[in-house]
Amino acid sequence: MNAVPVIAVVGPTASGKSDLGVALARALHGEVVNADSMQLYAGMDVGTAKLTAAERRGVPHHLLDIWPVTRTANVAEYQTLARVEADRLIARGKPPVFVGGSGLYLRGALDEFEFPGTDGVLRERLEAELAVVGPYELHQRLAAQDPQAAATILPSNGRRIVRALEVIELTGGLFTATLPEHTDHYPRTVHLGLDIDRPTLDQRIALRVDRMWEAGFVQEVRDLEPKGLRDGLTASRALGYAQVLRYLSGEWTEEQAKEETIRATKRFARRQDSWFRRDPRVQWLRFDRSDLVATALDRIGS
RNA sequence: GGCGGGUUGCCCGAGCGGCCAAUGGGAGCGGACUGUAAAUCCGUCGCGAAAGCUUCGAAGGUUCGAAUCCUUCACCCGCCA
Repeated sequence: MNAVPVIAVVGPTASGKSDLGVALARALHGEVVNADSMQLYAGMDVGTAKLTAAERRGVPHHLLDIWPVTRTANVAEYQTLARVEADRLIARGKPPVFVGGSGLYLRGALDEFEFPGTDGVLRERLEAELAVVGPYELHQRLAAQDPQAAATILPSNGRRIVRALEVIELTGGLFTATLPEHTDHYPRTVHLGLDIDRPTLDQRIALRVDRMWEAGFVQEVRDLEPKGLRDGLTASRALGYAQVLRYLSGEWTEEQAKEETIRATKRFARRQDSWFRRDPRVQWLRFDRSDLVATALDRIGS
């Protein structure tokens, strides 16, 4: 008896992950599990290119709209939730199809990956300190407490320095500043990556952002404002949302917001690329091949 | 027609006699990444492996030395006709 496979559909934004995910889930009688950190937020639909009910074609989607925009995202919690969903699906014999471009979230769910704890108060204190003394001074402190971590984390990267100090203070141990090996948590995991050349991707991104605007993206952001979007540490910085918020507050013109969104999205795609490319497990498939679904199914095997 | 302002590397934009292959930003290219990750941060970015070579609208000139000063030409902009 073969184990139920777990599928991950990865790749940069706008490469067609969502559609492939649905197609695979249908073919395998599986269900989709979201692995996009921003689609976790309720109400962030247009700007995150969340699939509509119709586009989901009857395939159940999990871990969408589970957080209010005011909530700060949290990988560790996502990891727990994702594993629960996956385990549940596997128990029912349904292949979980993870779809999303949030690299760290994917690894949290599908890899042997343990996140050290966190402490809100401590974090806040360190962040306040960062704001006044700057990253370099904190980096020196880190160097004194954990030379290894300090050597890996650049002195200019305040965010990572804060987290390292937090972990050290909290656990009394050291901070692992490098990513672990790629090790599957589920034995039969198939990683599929959508391969797309940059010029084409850039075009698709521009087109997608245009469509978002046509689909009422600005209004969506307006509607989220009273729900606290501006106060959401994570959500307020989401691609597009951050830019539209600047337009709404009069800092930018609408055109500027749109242009910046396109630019930032392209930059993001680049980062996604460098994240997924280094994962040797990923089997890359040309996004536009006519037999994409069949080939993907072939790679998954039976 | 007259007077004034401008022309800088893919784009925007500093520089205004030597320390300038030329600050900065954007784009591009590459990278890091363990609880905000659509975040945060780094490198590279005229050609060349290097010695060195070719650049700052064009052509001349001044100077030991020019993107920077002078002359002419071309184009753009503003004001006066």
